Amino acid sequence: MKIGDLARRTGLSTHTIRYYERIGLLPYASRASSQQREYDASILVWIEFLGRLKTTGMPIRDKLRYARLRERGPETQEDRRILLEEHRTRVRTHIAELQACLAVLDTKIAGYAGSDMVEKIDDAATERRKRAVREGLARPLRD
Amino acid sequence: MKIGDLARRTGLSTHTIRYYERIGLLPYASRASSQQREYDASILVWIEFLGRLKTTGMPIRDKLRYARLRERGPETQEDRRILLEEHRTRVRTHIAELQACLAVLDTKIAGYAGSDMVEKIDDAATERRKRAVREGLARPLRD
DNA sequence: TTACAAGTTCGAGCGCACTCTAAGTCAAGG
DNA sequence: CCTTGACTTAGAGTGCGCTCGAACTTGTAA
Repeated sequence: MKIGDLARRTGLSTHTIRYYERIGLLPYASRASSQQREYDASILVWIEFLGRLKTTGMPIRDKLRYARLRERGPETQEDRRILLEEHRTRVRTHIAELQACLAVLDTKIAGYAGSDMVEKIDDAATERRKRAVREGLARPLRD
Repeated sequence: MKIGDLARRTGLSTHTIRYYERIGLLPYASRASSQQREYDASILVWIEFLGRLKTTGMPIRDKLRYARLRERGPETQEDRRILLEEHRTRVRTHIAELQACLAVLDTKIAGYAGSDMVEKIDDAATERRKRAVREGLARPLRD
């Protein structure tokens, strides 16, 4: 498989694939004939997993740590497990936060539906700013 | 309340507060005496809400759209509701993705605990890269 | 009243994760 | 052979969301 095929299959751009190789997230691909990278299907599994880590917000720095451990082979299993468990904890925490925010969002939206107090509270500050604009203290908002 | 107090109460830096005002996320604060910004407690509600939007991944561009509607007062309620509902949908989708990834993570971690096939699949590509490094085709990973 | 902490503006700089450009090489179909 | 499109490298550029620095003014407690 050449880089273009891999790009099509993974949804990454060829630029991104080369970038990932450069920084060490992807293993150095064998250059089959001439200079061109040749991939076998096993890389898809790793890229998919990288995608999961990305979706869950792991920074490249940490993915790199994981990738380096993976490079070093089976004796790093324990370290990798720990890394993943720490990440899992952060993801769980983040999901909980999101759910809390979602609840607030629901309340807010419900407030808009029934047009109640929420509006009045919200617009108090707005009125102060409008006054400032009238008085030339504030510029109208740009774009 | 002065900017430093507000910073302490919200966890934002004074730099960030001024930045938010500059781009229009925060209303232009009245300069009580001289040049210095004076805030009243109502701003805390807005900043907290901005924090929720941030936590849920809303880009500044969209927070700005919301803020501009808010500026324009009560007649924009409907637009604001729509904006928030769209955002809510995206957040829900994102939570679902995270949960799916979490399941994969769990499987992976379980695999490390029991050291099974997972390892062997994972390390196949690693071996290819090691070979490349030995042959001087790839640099060892930096940092 | 003097010291110094906290405020001001403007603009530059930073970290992240790509994304793109330029200038060139290579491979496969007609 | 020739064209065309995919590939190569090194390095510069982008967009986001802050973050910081410089140079200066203002507020407050001893």
